[in-house]
Amino acid sequence: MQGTEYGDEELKQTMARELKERLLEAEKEGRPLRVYCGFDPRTSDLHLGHSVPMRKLRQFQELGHEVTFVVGSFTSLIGDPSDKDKLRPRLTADEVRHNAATYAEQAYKILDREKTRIRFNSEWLAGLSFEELINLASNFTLQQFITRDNFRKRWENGDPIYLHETFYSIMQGYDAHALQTDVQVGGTDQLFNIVTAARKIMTFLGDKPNIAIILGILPGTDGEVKMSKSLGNHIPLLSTPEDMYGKVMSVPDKAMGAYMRLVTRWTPDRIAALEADLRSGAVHPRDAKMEIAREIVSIFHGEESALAAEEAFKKVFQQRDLPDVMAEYGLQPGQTVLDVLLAAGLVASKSEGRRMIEQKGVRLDGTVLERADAAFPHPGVLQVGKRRFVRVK
RNA sequence: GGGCAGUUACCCAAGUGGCCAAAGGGGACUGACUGUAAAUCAGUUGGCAGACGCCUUCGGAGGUUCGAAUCCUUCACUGCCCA
Repeated sequence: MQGTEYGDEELKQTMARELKERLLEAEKEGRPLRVYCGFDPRTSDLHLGHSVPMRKLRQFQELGHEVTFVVGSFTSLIGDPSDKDKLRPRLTADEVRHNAATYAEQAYKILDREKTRIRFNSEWLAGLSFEELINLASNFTLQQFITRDNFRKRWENGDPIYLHETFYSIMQGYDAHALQTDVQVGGTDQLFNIVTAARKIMTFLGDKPNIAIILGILPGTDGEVKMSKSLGNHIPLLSTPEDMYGKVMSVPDKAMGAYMRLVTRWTPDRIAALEADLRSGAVHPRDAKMEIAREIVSIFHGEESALAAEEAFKKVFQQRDLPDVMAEYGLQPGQTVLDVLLAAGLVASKSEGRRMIEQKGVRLDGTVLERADAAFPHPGVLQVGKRRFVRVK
């Protein structure tokens, strides 16, 4: 149960015990466990944070269990309020379809394509009647929702909490019933949805409640808060190897533990050993992080690409050399430095370009350019800041 | 349905007629230092010109005024209290 995080020892014990019982039971019945995790198709590109529950699903697959990847096509009409202190914008059906389409392909970077069932929760949620909803809803009190941290904060801040946001938990609980699952995987932000809502609804509907596997939340590249695209601290699964490697390296040291436990394929023993070496000083934190970065890139792009990305990283950032590949721009006659910066897309506006030049952030072949209005000196590698490069020809 | 308060830049938030492109904080970006880390320090953070200046922006629309984020009308949305 590496990477699990219940925030409550008793709950953890209960879940571990139930899981054991369920395993024995399933074995007796000669069937694998039915395991599922729901994903919100809010965005079309998944990031490392999404990979955490997928990794757990993959482990179940490898142990021979049956894994269902649920696309929250219906739930995303609401948007899960769990990790949010604000109302989420509702998606249109078209957006959901489009996002879901690209979703599965990315998921297969982790999951075993042959062994994964994909389901859309609109299959069973769209047909629920108002009467059924009333029955389900009667299992919950308003207080249970309001005392949840995310709702409580909004309540205290005087921010709006919409009625339909409370449906989310109920809908997710119904997913578990519809799929007759044994195990549900999710992050700590899903604690209420899984442990309270889903189990309650399953019990109410006469099922044996599913077991919650609650995983830690992966912090973003800032090392502080949950990885999310909207916060801009995410590492997309579709990043290039170089980009992914660099982004992992930019994660603060204090988050290394979380990355090792939640993203890598490493065993607990291996992680413990590396952490011990870090503590004793036998391994430099940078080298440890490079190992993590290489491992993570390997998962998504393979060993070879990961090694290449590492070489590129060393070259550009440790030796302050230039990357091998960069965008190109064809110099036009009569262009000033500023013109080229803008036309090559290195800056968003002329004002920004001037600012960059004033701040000595613009270099041509390593020489700082001081004059925005001067004619562009000569073809070469134009650099803005540390990581924006264009080869001007 | 009634009363009151509110809606400001990426986010939070100050500003109640000119000195407001709009304080402060966060974030982001640049530079120094580094391990492209963190922390720290210095700076930048609407656009066009870059010297003066001009233009767009303070929920939407309209109005008062030489002049509006600030006053008035109206519409939309939110919170609180009452029903």
